[in-house]
Amino acid sequence: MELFVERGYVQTTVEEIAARAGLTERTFFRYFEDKREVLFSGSKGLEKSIVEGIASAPKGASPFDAVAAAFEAAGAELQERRDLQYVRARWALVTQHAEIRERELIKLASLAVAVRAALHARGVDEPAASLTAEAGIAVFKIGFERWLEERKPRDFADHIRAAVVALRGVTVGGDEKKKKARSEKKDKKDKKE
Amino acid sequence: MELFVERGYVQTTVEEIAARAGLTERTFFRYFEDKREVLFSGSKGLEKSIVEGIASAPKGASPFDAVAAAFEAAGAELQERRDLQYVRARWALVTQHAEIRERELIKLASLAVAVRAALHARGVDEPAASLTAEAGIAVFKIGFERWLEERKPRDFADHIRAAVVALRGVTVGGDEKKKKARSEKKDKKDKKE
DNA sequence: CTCCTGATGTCAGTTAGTGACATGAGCGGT
DNA sequence: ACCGCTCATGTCACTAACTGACATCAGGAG
Repeated sequence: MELFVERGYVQTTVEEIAARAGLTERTFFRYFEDKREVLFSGSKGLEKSIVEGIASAPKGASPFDAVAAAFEAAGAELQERRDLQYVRARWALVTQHAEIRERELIKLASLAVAVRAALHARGVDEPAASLTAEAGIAVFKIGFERWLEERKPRDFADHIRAAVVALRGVTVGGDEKKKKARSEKKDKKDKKE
Repeated sequence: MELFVERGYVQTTVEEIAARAGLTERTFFRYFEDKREVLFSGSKGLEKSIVEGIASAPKGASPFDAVAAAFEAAGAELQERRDLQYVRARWALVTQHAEIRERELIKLASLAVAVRAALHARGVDEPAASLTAEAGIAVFKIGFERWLEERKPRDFADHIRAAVVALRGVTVGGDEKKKKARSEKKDKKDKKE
């Protein structure tokens, strides 16, 4: 990350990274599949913590609530463990380089698969499991972005909860009850948070 | 695609692709940003058709309904224009090669951005626009996968509608009304489709 | 002390991707 | 008919990400 900040991602060669770490290029590639992967060392742990969060949600909780709760907890954990400056620097790389954004997206996709499996383990069937997983990821993504957008990011969990509420507002209003449901519901529910 | 099927994606070099097309490697890279991009020539058109679909949805429609309708239409269009065999071969590449899946994901992300913008143009504000876009993409992804899973894929739009219904089922049940809402609603609504 | 194993280094090779410059076909203007 | 311009393509040389094969070397078990 030092090198990426100093000289930019593209300008930094793997050889330089390896040298800075006191290794050879070859050894670097024994630890990381490719150059990008060096930015994703934590993703396995995050996934684990989220899966555990889902597994340990109360029996009565709806699948979606279980996932949302797990994301809240994981967000809080990340908040404690990682330096905000590092998170910001990393996020800048993700937004600026399509190459890295691709990797970020595939990590999220792999997270979605893990979440789906965790839901299957709770007895949720398809296609609800897949859709809950995808919806959960969407909430996480948007919650994360809005959290980082704050000048001095505060509670991650707040943003997750806000995104959950917004998503509920959005999907409400099916084929049958187009007219009624919209105006009243939105006003009342969103205030509470 | 001929070459990819014959010898596999990794084994096929850009030089070979160029030769088969009667070009040099250099010219290939003038038309495609990189090797993967050759598999995504249609994505711009798909995006356009979806954005137009959202713009032309009836005024009264909810944002989510507008997005869902646009995806239905775009799915139908794709169904007509593309050879099923090609779609399957392409999808096999996407699932088998992380490299290509990454690119697929970033195209979907770019689609999400376009959808979000189209919703802004309809007067939808944040975070509803972002969440509707993400939810729409999720529905599209899952609808597409389930459509392709059929031995003889039939109506794409059916799968989109089914995914929409499932997503509505999943996000239902907020903080206030945990107990009631679940069992009755699901049974009645899902039957209709 | 020795053998084995696992981590690291060395080296040579492939391929994706890029920049600089050459060529050549077609086209508009005179 | 000729000129000169432009745009697509080709040629060439170069960088940097990755990979496979083999060498080396340190530390631990016996």
